[in-house]
Amino acid sequence: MRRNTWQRDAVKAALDAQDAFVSAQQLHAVLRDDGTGIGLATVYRALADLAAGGGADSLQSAEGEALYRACTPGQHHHHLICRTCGVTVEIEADPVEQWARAVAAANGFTRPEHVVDVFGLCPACSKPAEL
Amino acid sequence: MRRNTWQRDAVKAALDAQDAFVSAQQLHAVLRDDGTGIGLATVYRALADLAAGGGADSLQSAEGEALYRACTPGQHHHHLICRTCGVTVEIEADPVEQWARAVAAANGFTRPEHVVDVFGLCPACSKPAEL
DNA sequence: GTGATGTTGACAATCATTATCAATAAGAAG
DNA sequence: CTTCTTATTGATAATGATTGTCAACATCAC
Repeated sequence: MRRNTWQRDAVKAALDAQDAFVSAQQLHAVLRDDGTGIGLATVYRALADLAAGGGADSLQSAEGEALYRACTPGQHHHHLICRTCGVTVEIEADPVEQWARAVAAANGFTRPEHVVDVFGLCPACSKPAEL
Repeated sequence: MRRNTWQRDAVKAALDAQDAFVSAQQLHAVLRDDGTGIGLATVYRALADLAAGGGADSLQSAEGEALYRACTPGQHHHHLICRTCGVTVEIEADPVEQWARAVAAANGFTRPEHVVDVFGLCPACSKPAEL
């Protein structure tokens, strides 16, 4: 039986408050700063549960760290992510879905899934580069 | 000045002999089995150099392990990867390149890059699932 | 051949993540 | 409300991939 704890709610709330992909460690630091005495292991567990339940998306940073972000559940989507500040926009990719299925089928692959993420510099982070 | 060593050549050759993404640890084990006394750190360094120089592609497995595969240099491409055996096919994705640029631009993002990989079951690995 | 220095490899160090396990608290039952 | 069962927590140890360290070594220009 799954029990509801304030820890799980706190992790969910902290994740919802972010508009960027964040690591478990970062989220733990935020929660600690908020005065909660939540444990690091608990944050990891809550994030894993959220990701498994579809309440969060996860990806691996270039450094191999796992990053999480709250996502709109039940809807397949991808992400446009700022390389500098991490701010993330959910994007639709219908053409890519079809392309992925077609390419898989053309090579005899079944049960296709795909990882599609676009990285760039968001409008705010693009400006300094112009100076 | 970059020096040529048999270790670097051995890593390159061992990677070329694979048709799937492999981890540094796996490649090190293969090289050891071949009788070479190559060190693990050296395999990591050689793979990092190859990836940086465009001679290999890398991706993170679901378990967070870094995987490498020899790739055709100088040509932008993506991968169709078997979830079960890891066998990998290089694929072209021109429609996706254009879509990625368009989506980035539509959201004000500059300098877009993208991660596009398709996972599935290769023809050989698909058969057992039919039983 | 010789010397300067890039490279190697054994091992220690790092760091994110997971396992352990006694203490705690959620929720069902009375 | 009280009690009991057991899911959950959290401090800490353990894990495991990857990177840093540094003396010994090998490559290549000369």
